Amino acid sequence: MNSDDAVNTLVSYLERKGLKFTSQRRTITEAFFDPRFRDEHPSVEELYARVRARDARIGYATVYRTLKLLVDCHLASPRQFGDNQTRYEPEIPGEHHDHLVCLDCNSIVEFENDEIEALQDRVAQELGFKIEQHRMILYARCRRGCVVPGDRAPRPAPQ
Amino acid sequence: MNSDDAVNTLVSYLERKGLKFTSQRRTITEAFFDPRFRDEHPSVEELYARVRARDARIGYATVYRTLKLLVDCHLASPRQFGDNQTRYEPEIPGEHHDHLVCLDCNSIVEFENDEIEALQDRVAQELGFKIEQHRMILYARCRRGCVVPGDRAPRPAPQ
DNA sequence: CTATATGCAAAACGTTTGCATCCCT
DNA sequence: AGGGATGCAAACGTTTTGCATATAG
Repeated sequence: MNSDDAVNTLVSYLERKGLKFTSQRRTITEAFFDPRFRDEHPSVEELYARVRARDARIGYATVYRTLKLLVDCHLASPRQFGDNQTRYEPEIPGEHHDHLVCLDCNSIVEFENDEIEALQDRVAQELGFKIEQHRMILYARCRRGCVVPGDRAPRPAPQ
Repeated sequence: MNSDDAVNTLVSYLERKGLKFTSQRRTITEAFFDPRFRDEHPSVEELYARVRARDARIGYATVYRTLKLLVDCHLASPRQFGDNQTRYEPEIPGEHHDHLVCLDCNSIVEFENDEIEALQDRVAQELGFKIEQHRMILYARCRRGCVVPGDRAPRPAPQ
């Protein structure tokens, strides 16, 4: 999803709710969907740094408040990858994937597997439940060197 | 795992590390493995309440510090179920399971599924990784009434 | 115009830490 | 006796909130 589409989605959500579209909300949304950072899962701090590079007058609280709006209109999802930071994932409405976190370089690979999802449904059904959603994170190491060679530091074992 | 076994595990860990076994550490460990709360995943606050019922002189910080020891000797694991609270799970060394969280009554059902785990390994392998561990949480609702009828309140959608 | 949004600083929240004192070993 | 453990309160990092001001609709 590019940032124009994201801004449009936000605008129509705001209209529907009787809320206002401001330059700050535009800037923050564009920073969040910046193609230069595609496939990243920024923390609030990281996003704030991007935002400040575009407009240094925007406050931290506004980033928090706007991120909450983005979550409400399904443009963002909060994630806990076990490094004691809430990270936000840019969403493409209708798509779903899970995550593999490299314990060596901290990179995050997204994947999808229908067989696993079918089994999840079956397990839940056998327990008498119907799944609404799920979270699956695989913590792993790459076989030889990292697939996504990281400039990032290795991370402690999760949780 | 009963609380005596847990205390023994802690004692030998402490000896190995040259640390001391105290009445507080015993009390907290026994409260954590209290059979009356089997299958629960207490937050620090909830565990602290159990501890206070046994010995009102024990401080909050000691519960945190002891919980860290229990994690170090694999008697406890921190978990994030999406309700903005770190919860701790009593562990049986060598066992593994995943969790299903009921969105209606907030109860947590544990399950294990080897087929899913095999698929997880395969997915990771195809991406060039080798799994060290994983986390999977299913968020679901029971078909008709809750399997574990809860005295607990419903919870907001996770994350 | 009016309701909502902003920026700032203060408050809130869960967790950790410094320190004087206590107590296992 | 001495190093580790405790309880308290203060510090901490993250997130939320109150309020005066600014601004979209």
